[in-house]
Amino acid sequence: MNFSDHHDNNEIPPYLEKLNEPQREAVMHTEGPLMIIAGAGSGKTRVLTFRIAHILKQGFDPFSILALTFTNKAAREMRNRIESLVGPAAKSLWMGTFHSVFARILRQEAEKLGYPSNFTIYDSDDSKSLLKSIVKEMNLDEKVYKPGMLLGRISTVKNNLISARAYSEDESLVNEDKQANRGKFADIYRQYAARCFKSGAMDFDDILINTYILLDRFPEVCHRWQHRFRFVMVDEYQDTNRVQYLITKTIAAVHQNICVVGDDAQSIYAFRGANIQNILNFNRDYPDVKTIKLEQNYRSTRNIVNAAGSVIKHNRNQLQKEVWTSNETGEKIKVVRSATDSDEARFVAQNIFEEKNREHLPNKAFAILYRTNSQSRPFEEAFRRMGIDYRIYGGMSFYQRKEIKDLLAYLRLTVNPNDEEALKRVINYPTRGIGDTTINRLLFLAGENKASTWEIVSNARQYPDLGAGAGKVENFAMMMKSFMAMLQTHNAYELAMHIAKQTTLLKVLYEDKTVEGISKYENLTELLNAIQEFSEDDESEKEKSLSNFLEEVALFTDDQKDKDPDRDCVTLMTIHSSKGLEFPCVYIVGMEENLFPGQMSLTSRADLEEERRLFYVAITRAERKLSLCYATSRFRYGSLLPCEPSRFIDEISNEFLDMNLAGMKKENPLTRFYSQRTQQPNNPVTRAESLLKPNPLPEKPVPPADPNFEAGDISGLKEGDIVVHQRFGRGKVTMLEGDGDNRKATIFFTGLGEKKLVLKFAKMRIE
DNA sequence: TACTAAGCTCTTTTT
DNA sequence: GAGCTTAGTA
Repeated sequence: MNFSDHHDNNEIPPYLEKLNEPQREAVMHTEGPLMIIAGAGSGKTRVLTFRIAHILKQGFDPFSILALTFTNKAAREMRNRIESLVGPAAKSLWMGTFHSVFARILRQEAEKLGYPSNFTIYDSDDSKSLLKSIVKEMNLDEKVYKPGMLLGRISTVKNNLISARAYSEDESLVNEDKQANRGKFADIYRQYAARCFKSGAMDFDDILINTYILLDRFPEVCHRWQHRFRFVMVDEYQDTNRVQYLITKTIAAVHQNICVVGDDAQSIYAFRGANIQNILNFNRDYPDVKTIKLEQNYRSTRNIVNAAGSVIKHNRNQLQKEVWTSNETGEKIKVVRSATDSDEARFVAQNIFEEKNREHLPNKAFAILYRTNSQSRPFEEAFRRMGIDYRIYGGMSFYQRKEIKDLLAYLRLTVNPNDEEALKRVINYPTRGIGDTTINRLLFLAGENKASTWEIVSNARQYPDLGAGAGKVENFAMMMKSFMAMLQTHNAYELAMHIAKQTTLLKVLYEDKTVEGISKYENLTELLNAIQEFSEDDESEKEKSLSNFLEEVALFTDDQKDKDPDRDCVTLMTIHSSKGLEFPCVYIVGMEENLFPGQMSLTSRADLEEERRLFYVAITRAERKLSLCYATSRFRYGSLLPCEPSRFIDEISNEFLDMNLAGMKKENPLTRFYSQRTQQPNNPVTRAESLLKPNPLPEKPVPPADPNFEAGDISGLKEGDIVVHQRFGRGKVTMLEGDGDNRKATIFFTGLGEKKLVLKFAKMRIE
């Protein structure tokens, strides 16, 4: 090892002069455990990248540094920034998401655990589909054992390192399941684990737990990795779960050079097992830990920083810290009310258009953040109409599309014939006369003979039970075998192209001239191009096998295979995926009770606190301008539902908001805005609405609320009633269905131009 | 076995 | 509203 560059600790190297005191301290503290509590916008990524560069400058080998992140986006960004600091050495760093780094390790060691080295990675769709067939095979009630719920629970259990066997032997867990009316869960879990293993497949959680098992059971392997990684760094440490915590602890056990960076106030992944205690209790594992707090925010105006602080202080469970900024005070936060979700979208598009012109800003200065992916739709429409370029992150990713998954399934099956989910997907697609009956027989035979389904398929002739189906199955098997033979002789692209043609996948879509068909054909071509790029990429040091491509795809849900990363467009994304990003102007939309905070999150205080941290994350994305938008009614469940403003708006201290609300907090928020509008014609709420021309909803005097008719209650309605709705005016009830929570009223509103609406809740009175 | 129409359920966030 | 499952028909 080369220490020639090594300098005295008291001397500050010139390249670190740009950092502030605590940042520099964090960068230079490279020996021994270190915890960096980094408030939002405090230059966390900067510290991490400089720290890695600093270690490299001291002469350490890039291979000795392990840097773990949660998202591909974060990993990519960090790699780019390090590359600009230290050059090509950045390529050799072990840096990536937990899943991608550990999958890479597992590829080398999988056989020790009984997996093939070309193991498949099951994404959650594969996992759910497998669970579904297990439930079916076990003849259980599919309403009780829903795949999503099962996978969620399996994931939680796995992340706490409880194996299927340990689970069924744990009486308290099994009893708990009985109480909760899912007594068969242990059996399903067992079956699920066995089937994954038999298919040579790991799900997302297996990648983590198998890494842990590998390190735990094979001391010589553990020893090797422990010594290899002299420096371990974990970004977003507040989001680690138990296995991730154990793995990093194990790997860092020899050198003890572990550096974790996080912000408990930004922990937003508890729903998938993140354990905030990992960061809260870090000093228990490392009593001699050095703790550094980065509290100065460089990103946002003082108003935004303080508003965020006023929100997060409602949470009880957190580390003490005081985020501050020396930036200018800046504008107050706007609160914008719209009539419907589409009005909200039109307002935002219009507002962006105006701000752009007034302040000469590019499109990419703007971001729209929402709670759920489904909220993006009205914005797409509004931006298209305004001619503003936009880009939606997340949602249905390219690799989740049906046509893409179909071809990928063929590729997966070629690489790993035991991959049962892939087999089930393609055995009769395109249709080749192998129907449900035959498939079920195949699966049954596989279970009976303790063989993989592929073994049955490839020897179909030997099973008379298959009857007439045998010939068709045999043809399919022969085709697959011909693909497998090509693995040795052809590169990934040639093979994929051959498969796409041979299976007629490409041809079927080419002949489909519907809009969807054309787009599917284009998608498939794009996938083929991506494979071609992958197999011809000289830059990458990675092995260019098909198997590697499939792994990349499985772990790269992040999408954005950006053809043009510099495109100037407005960003639309969920708050979750906005973590780590920043924008001059941010619109947080859908600020409504039951949407944000969502109804699912309101069962416990912990959930509400996580939701509040999410709001904190959203606010702190904004550099200069922040608007909080909500609608008074919104399309959901296929009908228009009235909405109330989110409690989170009320949790921001008034002094940071651009509206005169002094002394009005206790009022019903709806009444508040109606009365405000008449009194103050220039308040931001009214301004927002005046921009929306034409406003589809007629301005009408608001009838006084009937004290006998509670908001959200339509129980008193009868068919034929004439009602006056707070927003939609007069209407006639034409149909009533269901009881209790399922009660629905269909009402014709004359005020909406004879429009029919199905309402589940309504604020209105009977005339 | 394959296709179509009607019915049902689900709506959080990501590797 | 969308996506998926079931029932019914060719």
